[in-house]
Amino acid sequence: MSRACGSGTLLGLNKKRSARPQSMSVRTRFAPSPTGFLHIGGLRTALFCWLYARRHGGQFILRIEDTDLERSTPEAIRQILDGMEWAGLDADEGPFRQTERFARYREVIELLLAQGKAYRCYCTKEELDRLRAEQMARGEKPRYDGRWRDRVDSRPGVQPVVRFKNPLHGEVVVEDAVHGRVVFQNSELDDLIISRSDGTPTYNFCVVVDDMDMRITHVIRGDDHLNNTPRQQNLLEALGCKPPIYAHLPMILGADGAKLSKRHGAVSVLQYRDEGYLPEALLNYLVRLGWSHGDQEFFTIDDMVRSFDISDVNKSASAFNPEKLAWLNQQHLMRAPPERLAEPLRWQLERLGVVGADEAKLLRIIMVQRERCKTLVEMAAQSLFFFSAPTSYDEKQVRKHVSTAVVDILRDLAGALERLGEWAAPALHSLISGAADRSGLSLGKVAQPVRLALCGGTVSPPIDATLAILGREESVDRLRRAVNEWALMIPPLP
RNA sequence: GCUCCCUUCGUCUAGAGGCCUAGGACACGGCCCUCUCAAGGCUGUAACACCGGUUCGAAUCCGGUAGGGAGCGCCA
Repeated sequence: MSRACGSGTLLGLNKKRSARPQSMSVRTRFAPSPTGFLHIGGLRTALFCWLYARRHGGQFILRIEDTDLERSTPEAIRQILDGMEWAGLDADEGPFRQTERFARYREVIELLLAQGKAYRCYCTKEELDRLRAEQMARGEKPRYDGRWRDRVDSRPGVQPVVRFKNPLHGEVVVEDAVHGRVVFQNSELDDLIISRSDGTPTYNFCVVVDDMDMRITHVIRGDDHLNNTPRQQNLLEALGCKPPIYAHLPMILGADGAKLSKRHGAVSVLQYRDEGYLPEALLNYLVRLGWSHGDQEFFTIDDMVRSFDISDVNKSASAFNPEKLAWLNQQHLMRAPPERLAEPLRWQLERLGVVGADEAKLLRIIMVQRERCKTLVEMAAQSLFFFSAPTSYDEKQVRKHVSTAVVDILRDLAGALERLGEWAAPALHSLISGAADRSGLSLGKVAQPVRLALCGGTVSPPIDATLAILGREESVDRLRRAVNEWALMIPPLP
């Protein structure tokens, strides 16, 4: 079993003067616990780990921290894996599961015990609860007082836990790549439990053993872990290992500035897929939360990999802003190769009941719709009329745009369209504007009723483009059907 | 309560002592373009938490205050 671990080149401590890719191979890891779905906070952490590894040609490792047997679920694991896959954050190693490594943890615990670096504690939970309550009452920081630290006896009938002998004096210095130097006093730390009374290892311990065994060089995680870091560093030291480089990322808050919770926008990342967001747009949005690269707002995945640097990460928490996400999604829709959008659009259309749309038609729709939609859900909904004729017409708009004169124009137009030579946007445009001119009407006065006839409403891509995609037969058909219906509705002029 | 962290427009951010009359982006308003809706262009409103100090000069450095957050589990 390898004992090697990351050598601690301190990087990123000097802003704008960060280390170039170092000779040792960068290894990062994302280590979610499967007690719930993967939400944007987790995704952002995963993204930064992934980007850092990719940027430096290193490895990105996925590890499932499922030591909490009570709360971990297979569905959550599935869900996390699906989310990562959708986002395109591919792991070079893993997913590893901590439950598969219990023998290894046991081995390290025995080692620490044998070396006198850990000890058995026979306190009961009740005893510890009492201790905590007393300390709180006295206004002290609640912590274990080390009462079994130097005892060699045992207490019959009590299954002991194993605690790590944290140094009593001195300080622990965390050299954090985003926060800089953070100093903790050992006197503030207590002897943490590394093995429960049922023999299972605990989180802080497993993390350390795993990061050591997996030779993780950069631990990039949420800054809610900053307070755990000194303990982990002490543990690592007791194991004869130099600490990795730590980078603690600021939290992401809900849109209201409050902590992300189930009630405040903490939804599965897969929900963004369902709502019609592109993963690259979500990632683009997320990468700009707590990180920036000058004034650049739009990043492709490649742009991110090229530009990402831990030393540009900032320290303060940021609020999630759905409007900006929507804007970025539209930017990505507008700039992506149309082929990129075909499958996700098809999927959204299918959810609305449109089956078997052909690829070429989808691409044409994408070209005319992408700059008028924030999401693929919107694009699909606004493109339904390309697949089925309107079943009704917006009544208010009909009253506004349709008159007997207009009905006559549309009737003529239907005939002209039938005879038109080349069925393409430029020819369609001149045909319609010609018809408008001859009637002394503006283009809009003709285009709007045509739109109403084709789509049922007054919002669509440019009328020539809409006709072009709909095709001659379908267009003429819809126009005639509308003309017939409207001719009955409108009373003839006296 | 104790320890640690954070603080520039409503939001995301630029800014590493003079380039700052504080820049960009989202959102919001106005104008332009225009067959609808958009997209796009131009433009407007809007911020250095506060108080001291260092300095010829501070958003930037130092100290304090206030506010916010995290951690203090046989959770992760």
